[in-house]
Amino acid sequence: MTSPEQQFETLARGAEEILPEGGLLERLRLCAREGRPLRVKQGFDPTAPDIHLGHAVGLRKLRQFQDLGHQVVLIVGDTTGMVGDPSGLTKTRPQLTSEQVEANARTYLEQFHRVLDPDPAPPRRPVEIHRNSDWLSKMQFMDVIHLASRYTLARILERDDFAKRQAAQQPIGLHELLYPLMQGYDSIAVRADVEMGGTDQKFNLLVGRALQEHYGQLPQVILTVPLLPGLDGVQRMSKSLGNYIGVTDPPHEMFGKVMSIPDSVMPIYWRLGAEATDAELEAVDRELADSGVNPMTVKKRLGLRIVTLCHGKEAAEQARRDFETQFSRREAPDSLPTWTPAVKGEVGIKDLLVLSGLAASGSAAWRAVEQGAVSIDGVRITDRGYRHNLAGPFVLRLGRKMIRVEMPSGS
RNA sequence: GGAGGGGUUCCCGAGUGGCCAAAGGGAACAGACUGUAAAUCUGUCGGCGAAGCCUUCGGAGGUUCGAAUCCUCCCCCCUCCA
Repeated sequence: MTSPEQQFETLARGAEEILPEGGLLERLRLCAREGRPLRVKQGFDPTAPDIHLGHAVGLRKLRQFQDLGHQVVLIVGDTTGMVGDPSGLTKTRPQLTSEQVEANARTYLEQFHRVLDPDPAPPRRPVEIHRNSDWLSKMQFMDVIHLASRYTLARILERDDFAKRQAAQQPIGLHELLYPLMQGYDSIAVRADVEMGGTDQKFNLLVGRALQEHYGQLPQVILTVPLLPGLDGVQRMSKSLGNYIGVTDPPHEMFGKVMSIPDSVMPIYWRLGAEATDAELEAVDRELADSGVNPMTVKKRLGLRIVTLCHGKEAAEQARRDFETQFSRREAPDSLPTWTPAVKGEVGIKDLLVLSGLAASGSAAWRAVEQGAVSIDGVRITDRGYRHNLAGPFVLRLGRKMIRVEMPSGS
C-alpha cells in the first residue's frame, strides 16, 4: 500500500489548487486509518455528445486516484444538464430536453472508458457511475426549499459570472442560482471525500463543501485542474464554444485541429493534452526558444502524440502523412471523404459545390469560384460557366475542404 | 404596481419615412504570404443569381406611393422607485 504521503505527491502534481490546503493529505491519512478508499467525485453535464481533451485532463487525474485504489464516482448530470451550468458563461445556457440529455449521457459512458478503466483488477475499483436525476428528480419542492435555505443570495451572487451578466444587463434565471446547490447536493448524495473539476468549477465545488457541512457530512476536499485553452488559444476549451478537440474526433480531423492552435499554447497542450513528462516539457521549451527550430515540427509531434493517445500510433502516423499531403503539398491524400452524387452527367460548378456540401449555398459557391478557391483535380476553376462530367472519379476542393467524388461502381 | 431605457442581419453595435440587404468593429470564409501558427495585405460575408428580383431589423396588425424607422396591441430584457 502506498503511503498517504506518497499518494499525495502523485495526486497533487498537476493540480491547480487543493482546498483547503493540506486537506487532501489529511483525508488520505484519515481513510488509511479507517481502511477505506477515498470517494472521489466528478460530474459531467451531458450538454453535448463529446468528451473533449479538456475533460480528459480531469479524467486522467481521476485515473490516478483509481490506480491508487480509490473509488472514482462519476456523476452524469442529466438533471443539472437540463438547468445549465452558469460557470464562465455570459448568457443563460440553452436548456436541453430530456431526450437530448439521455442520448448524450449514453455516449458519455463509452467515452469515459477511453481514459478510465471500466474493469480493473483489484485493488483498483470499477468506476461508480450515477445519474443525478436519481436523487434530484425525486426531491420534493420542500426539499428544494430546505436546500436553498442553506445558502444566501449574497454568496451566490459573489461569483463574477453573475456579476458580469448583471453589469451587461443580461438576464439571470432563478434556476441558474440553484445550479451550484444542485451540484453541491450531488456531493451529499454520494458522500464525496474529494470533488474534482476545472478551475472554473471552483465556486460550485466550494458550495458543495458548505452544503455537506450543513447536512452533517465531512466537507469534501476540492481539487481543481487547469483548464485547457480551446483551439482559439484564448477561451477555455468548451463544447458550447465549439473550440474543442473531441476524444472521438477522427484522426485526421484531430491532427488538423492541433495544427491550427496558436503556437503560444503549445506548451500547455503538451502538458495537459499530451501527458508530457517534465523532461519532455523542458525539451519542448528549449526547442521553441531555439530560432533554428521550426515550431511547426514541434506542433506536428504534438499532434502525433495527441492522436496516438486517442487512436493509436498507426492512425496517428497516417493522419500526419495525410496532413502533409493535403496541406503542405496541396495534393489529395490517401484517405479522403468520398461523396457519391445522386445525379449523373454534366453538372455546373455551382451545383456541384452545393450538392456535395462543400458550399453552404449557391451564393457561397459563386463567391468561392470568384475568389479562386475551387479546384478539380488540382486545376483551379474560375469560369462561372464551367461544367463537369460526373463519370470519372475526381477530387473537388474548396479552400481547405477537399473531397473525392465518385460514382457508384456499375452505374 | 409606478417611472424610464432597450430588443437590428452569427456576436457587439450604428441607423428615426425613401440614397438600407442596412455604417463600423469582431467572428467566419476565401486569396496572397506561410508552418491549416501569429502578424500583414486583399476580397467576401441573407437568398436566387450577376440587370434585376425575393425574404430580413422581437411578434401580429395598421398608416403611407414607400417603414428597421410612424401608430395600435402583444411578447421579452434591463435600471430606479414601491
